[in-house]
Amino acid sequence: MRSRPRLIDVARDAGVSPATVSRAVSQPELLAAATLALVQASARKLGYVPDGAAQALASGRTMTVAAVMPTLDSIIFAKALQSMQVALSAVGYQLLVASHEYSVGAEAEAVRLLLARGIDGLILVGAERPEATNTLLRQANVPVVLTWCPDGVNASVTVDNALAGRLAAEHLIRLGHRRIGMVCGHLLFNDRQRARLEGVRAALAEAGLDLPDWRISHQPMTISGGRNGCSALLECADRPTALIGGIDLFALGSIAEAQARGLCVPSDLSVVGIDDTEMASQVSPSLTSVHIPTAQIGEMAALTLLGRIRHAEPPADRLLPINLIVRRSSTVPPAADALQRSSET
Amino acid sequence: MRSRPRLIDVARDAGVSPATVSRAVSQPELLAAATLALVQASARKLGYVPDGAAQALASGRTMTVAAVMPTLDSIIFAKALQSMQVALSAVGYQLLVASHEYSVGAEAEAVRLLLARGIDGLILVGAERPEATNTLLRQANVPVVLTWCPDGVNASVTVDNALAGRLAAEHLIRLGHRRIGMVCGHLLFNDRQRARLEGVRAALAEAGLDLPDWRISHQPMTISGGRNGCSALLECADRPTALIGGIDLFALGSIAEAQARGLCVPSDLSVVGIDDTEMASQVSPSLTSVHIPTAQIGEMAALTLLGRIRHAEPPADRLLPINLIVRRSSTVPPAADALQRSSET
DNA sequence: CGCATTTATGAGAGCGCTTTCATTCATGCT
DNA sequence: AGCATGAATGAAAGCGCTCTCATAAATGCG
Repeated sequence: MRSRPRLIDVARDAGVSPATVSRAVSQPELLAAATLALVQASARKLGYVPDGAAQALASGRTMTVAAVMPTLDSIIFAKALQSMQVALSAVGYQLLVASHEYSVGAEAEAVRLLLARGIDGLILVGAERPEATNTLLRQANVPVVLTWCPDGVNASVTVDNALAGRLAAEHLIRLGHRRIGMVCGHLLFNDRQRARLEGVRAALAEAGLDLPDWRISHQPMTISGGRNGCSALLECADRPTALIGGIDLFALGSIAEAQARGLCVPSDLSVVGIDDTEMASQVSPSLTSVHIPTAQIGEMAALTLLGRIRHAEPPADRLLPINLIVRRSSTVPPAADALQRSSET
Repeated sequence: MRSRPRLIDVARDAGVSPATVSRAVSQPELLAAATLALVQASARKLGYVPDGAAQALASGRTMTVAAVMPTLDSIIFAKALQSMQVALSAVGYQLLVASHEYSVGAEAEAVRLLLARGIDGLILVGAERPEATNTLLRQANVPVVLTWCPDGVNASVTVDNALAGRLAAEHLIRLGHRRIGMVCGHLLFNDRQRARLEGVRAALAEAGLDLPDWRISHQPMTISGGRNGCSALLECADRPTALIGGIDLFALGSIAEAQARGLCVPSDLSVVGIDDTEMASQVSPSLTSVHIPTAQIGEMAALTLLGRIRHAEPPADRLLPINLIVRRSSTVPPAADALQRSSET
């Protein structure tokens, strides 16, 4: 029993040169129809499968791109990954994944390994990274597409995270809330959360409100994080009448925590999320949230990257629209608070 | 400005042979300490990064494994993927991902592409696939690890899905429920759901109960699927007093739907899930669910695969334990039903 | 009908690394 | 001291494919 047949075996069988077989595989349009059919018949007969490593070495193309995400098991990134994968596999590209758990060093290391292994393009999340990593990327001369945040150098597919925060805050302000808290992810190596927080802060400032540190709770990005954050914010004096979750998970956790404490959402506490994941519309009360087109980010990132790889398109930034989806978790502040507020003024 | 330095450049710079540089990279223990240091210095100086494609071609090892999942954006598979990735990257392996959206053909195609691209090992979900795919796998002679369901041929890291269904059902039976419905994913190319359903059916049968088709609602695997399934089951005459979700998402959707209809969970309707995802413990009421060690499946699958790749370990099956986590969403059936039930008897 | 094109195929030199085999010393043993 | 061993390195033959260049055949045109 022989090992896997190689290109030359097919060539021999079909009575053509290796070059012809190679063309049959990668540029069939160059061959006469008859020759092509002949080669394909031999290939099928022998069960020929081209060797990817050899193709990669000889052609310089690996037909593989990589995505380095903070984590793979977040609904958001998983969804983006899924749409990337679909877009890529549709044109024969493979997707390599890595995660860094919000560690700058881990990201740099992942990028290094990926570049060594050989990739045709790279998708990263966020714009914040040490200059060393950027240098590495530049030297490797590999097309890069950034997602969620632009950096002005690489191509990017983003949303305006500050606007997301702003939309959430403005909605609450418009409803009459004046004490608004925020449950927010750690800001280290997370420019998305930082931008959202700044958007909230800016909107509040414009309304003459402020967002003191003690009304911001930084939490790990899980539902429990949301619960704990809500818990912390509700326990301080002068408790907020509304909460913004830096991600839906926080908002969902906050609703759960508020309910567990016997508070009614939204009448006792309004909650607004950012992301608009599937859960948002399904929980009770349904969650008001800023819709972020996550899947579209993934797909567009993949397509943009393919454009850069295959047609050498120059870097370009695409900003996807976002919008507030008002549901049941937000309403006017409690009457007691309205009174208290007016007496304060 | 030169292009990336190659191995031979380092050899020249260090005044050694290419073979020595190669050893410095892949088998440093073979070199004299002094030589190694010399080579490493040159490599660092020149910024040498080995070419993965060339390494792969020359050595036959790609340092890459692939995972083909039904979808990447399910919490379950995303979590498994995450733990695989961590386990793999710890030993320098890269993870390639593909998804097939529960299409047999798509899986076969993904496997074909992956094998062509060159991988050292493969992780698949479930045991059900056409013989053609298995043949392909056998010919490629690549180590395979199955997850969630064993097939008796390949190595596997699994849980007893039938037992999961059984645990859920027995819990409800023990509480006194006699009309138990199930929201279940499509069974086509999904042996996990099939096994869970069979487990439920078997447990009911042993209790002298049956599970007529009209008490099973097959739904797409989303929360809305859960809502719709619940909706369908509640609308038939002789409505069930308890529902089992083939995945937590269904159970979660069922709770939402029941609540939206003004039913109280668990007093009007008990709901049990399978998977025990993070949401289960956080929703209100918290969800009784059969815990499946998803992350562990991923990690063990990766480790098992590595064992097969690096130490040529023979296929082995590992069955991970599961257990029912009782929370607030399940209780005894409504009193009215108990009466009605006894009058029926 | 002859020449300039175009189209289809072949020849062959790599792509950058690994790895066997051979070679050279240094070492241990009797 | 003399020989068998083992350790450290080098030489060189690929790994399986791609792609440029050259050639041969087919086509178009005046």
